Amino acid sequence: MSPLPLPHVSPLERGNGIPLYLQIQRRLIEQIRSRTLKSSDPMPSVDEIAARFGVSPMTARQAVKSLCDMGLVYSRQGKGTFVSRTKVEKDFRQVLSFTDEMKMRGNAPGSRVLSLRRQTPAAEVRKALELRAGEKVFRLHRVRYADGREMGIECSNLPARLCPDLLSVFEPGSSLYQTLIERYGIQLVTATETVEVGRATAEDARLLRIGRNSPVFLLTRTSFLEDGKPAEYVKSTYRGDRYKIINRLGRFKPSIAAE
Amino acid sequence: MSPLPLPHVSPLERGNGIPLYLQIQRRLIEQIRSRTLKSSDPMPSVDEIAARFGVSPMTARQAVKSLCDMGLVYSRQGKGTFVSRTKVEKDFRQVLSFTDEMKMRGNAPGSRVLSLRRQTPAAEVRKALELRAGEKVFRLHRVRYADGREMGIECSNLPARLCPDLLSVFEPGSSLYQTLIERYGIQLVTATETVEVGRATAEDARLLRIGRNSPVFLLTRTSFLEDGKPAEYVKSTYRGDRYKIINRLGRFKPSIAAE
DNA sequence: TAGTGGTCTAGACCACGGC
DNA sequence: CCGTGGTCTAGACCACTAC
Repeated sequence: MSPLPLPHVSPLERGNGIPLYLQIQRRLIEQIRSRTLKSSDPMPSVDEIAARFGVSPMTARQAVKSLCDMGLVYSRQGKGTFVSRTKVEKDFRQVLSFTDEMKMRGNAPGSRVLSLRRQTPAAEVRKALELRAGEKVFRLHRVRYADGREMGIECSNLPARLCPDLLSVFEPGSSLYQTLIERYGIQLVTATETVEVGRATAEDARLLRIGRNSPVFLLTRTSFLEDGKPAEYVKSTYRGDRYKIINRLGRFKPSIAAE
Repeated sequence: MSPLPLPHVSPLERGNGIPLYLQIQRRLIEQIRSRTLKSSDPMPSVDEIAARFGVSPMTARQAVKSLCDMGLVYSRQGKGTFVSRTKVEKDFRQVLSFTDEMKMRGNAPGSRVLSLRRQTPAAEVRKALELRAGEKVFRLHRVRYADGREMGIECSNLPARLCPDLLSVFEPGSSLYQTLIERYGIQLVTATETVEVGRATAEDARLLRIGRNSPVFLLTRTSFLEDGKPAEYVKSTYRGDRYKIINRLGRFKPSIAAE
């Protein structure tokens, strides 16, 4: 029965298009970022949030739930919700272009286009992209740079049907993913990537300025649209001495695990 | 105004402990699995689900939302919800022990313990596990096998405080993660893993029966508990010719991406 | 205009944990 | 016991899409 100390919060903006639960979410994130709420601190309870912001409990819950899904906090029935001691680092690994990945790491991305062609796909590509017989692909072959230094070789394949005039639209040196989303509304939301190690071929060695047989990363990636259909198939070779992969694992949903 | 054809569904069980939205979720998953609902098919609308199962719209929505989070379906405002063309493959990469990972891939896991000791951690380990000065760790050094063939070398470090009597409890050859969860209730829910390539040292080569300087995977993993505190630090070396990493990327929440 | 998903309300009951 | 999170109700309004 405290005499309503209700921390004076500026009221939410209603009807401005931003859902209330997102506004609350942002405020709570801000409190965690600024360490007003520190690691292991209890979050305000759902009811308290509801009262403080003047929303229904369900709405307050939605905000807390969203933070939970992000891994910023965790809830214990009967006890409360607490701030996870999360690194400031980024969350999960997303489907990023080389361009975006380098930017995130703080390096200046670059690329040199070796070739960009519309052509009949190899069997491996046709299978991965589930193309009909006779269907064409665009094949973009590039050397990738970070801060001006050779990082790897990428060979991307895209169904021609998805981006019919890519040849005239794509500007060499720009981000492929950027072009896809801006010009065609194509968003790659999911990908499967296999990582292997190998030795540089003579051509790899020449393009990447490394010794023949140097250890390299061999990446094969298939990217998918929201409906699960494949839209990109990439084979890459990266310098083993300059490239590093950082994976974030875990946080599984027990929901489906039962079966 | 159809004359209520309401597909006769067996009613949900109320008050049996299983939440209604999970029961609905399971039924819908079953329809997708059995291909009663095929890829790209529209899901029944939220209102229809609510009516059919006799629950409130919010509850029906919760079921659909959970399928959305899993990536089994996707929603488009104004259009509807549709079944994703998901591979039958597993979902996200979890924090798995070598043992579980090999089982999932269909191989028989094995291990040979080189050493298991309680000791003072090296600086690198102490830092990763955020140990106080003088705090001890258990260090478990193993060669890992799949179907009897050498796959890699693993060196796990655990804060001694978390599993005080590990030396007497752990059975060589069994799964470390299994032991942690069964004996101590320690569940590793998150991990950060860096993947590099390197060349086998003389010792690596001897233990893994490969040539010196053969290309190998170098993995460094820190695993975390639900509250975000580190609980395991592993350095591994895997044979480049036998090991392969499969990552599943993507499905990002646009919520936080704004900032 | 009708149907869809997205958000929101103002309550309710339950399960669980700590006191 | 009370406070917590987890679930649930029976509606509502809005934004968007398709017709």
